[in-house]
Amino acid sequence: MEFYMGNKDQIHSQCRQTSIAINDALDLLAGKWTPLIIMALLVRKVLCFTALKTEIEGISSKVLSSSLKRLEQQLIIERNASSGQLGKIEYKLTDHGRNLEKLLEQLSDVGIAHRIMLTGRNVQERAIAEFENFGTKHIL
Amino acid sequence: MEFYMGNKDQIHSQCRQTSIAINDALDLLAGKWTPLIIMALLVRKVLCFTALKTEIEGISSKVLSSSLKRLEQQLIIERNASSGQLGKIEYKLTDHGRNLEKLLEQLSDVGIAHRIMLTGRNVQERAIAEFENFGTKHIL
DNA sequence: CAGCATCCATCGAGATACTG
DNA sequence: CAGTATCTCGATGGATGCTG
Repeated sequence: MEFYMGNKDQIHSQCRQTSIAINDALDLLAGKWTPLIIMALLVRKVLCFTALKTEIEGISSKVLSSSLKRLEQQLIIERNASSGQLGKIEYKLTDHGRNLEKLLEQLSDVGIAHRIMLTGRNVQERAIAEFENFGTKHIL
Repeated sequence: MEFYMGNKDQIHSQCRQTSIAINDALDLLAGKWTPLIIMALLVRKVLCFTALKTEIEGISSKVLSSSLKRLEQQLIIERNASSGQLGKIEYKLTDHGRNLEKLLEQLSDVGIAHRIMLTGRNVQERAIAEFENFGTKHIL
């Protein structure tokens, strides 16, 4: 990796661009429900507001609404009035948004590897235990 | 990708494990300064507290301290009393921590791609503009 | 040197209720 | 249906000062 660009300056000067880029990327996935929203749209392709809210159990209208607004600004999703019913808004990923799939995959891989390393247990049993817990850090 | 595991259930049931894993991974990088700390240790290999604080301009003792504690718990870094001076603590990445390099690279790639797409401008000039701005969302 | 203690400001998110 | 409006709460991070 070429984080390293010299020897005299501080890290955040050397790696300025890398650092900014990383924060940009993390920003795309910021928000507790964002990865799940993206995953939902990766799987279902097109969903409208209520459908999304139903898919993603636990999310509030407010949070869903603002998350979608955010993702739209970032050009990750598209918002379109349904050609069918009036007053229905359809959401789907843009091409750019679909590019996040690889990133989500790698994040998933890292997360799995990390959990195995930390616990020794495998993910399946651990995930379920976690799910029963709820309410701590890892809500989903 | 095999997010998809059926058709009847909600996304967060279907993708439960994936979703948890992604949140685990994002958790590793959580905290405003965490990626930078990891990058600093990727580049410098071994650093003690004050050296880190100097490298990462702007971070406070409190935040650095708690970030390091967190990373240590997650087995991303190791904390060792310096063999040289007394009272000096050395920090370095574990093997596991070093594995995050690939993830950081991909995040960086995604961030760069995203910024190019959003702005049309290239990252270099944009990064600098951002840096001069400060204080908004993308601090570094 | 390597932190910890305190206080404070901000912000994301949950709960609840309401609307064009 | 697709949101908006409030209010509250907890976690994060900044500022400052102190210590073994």
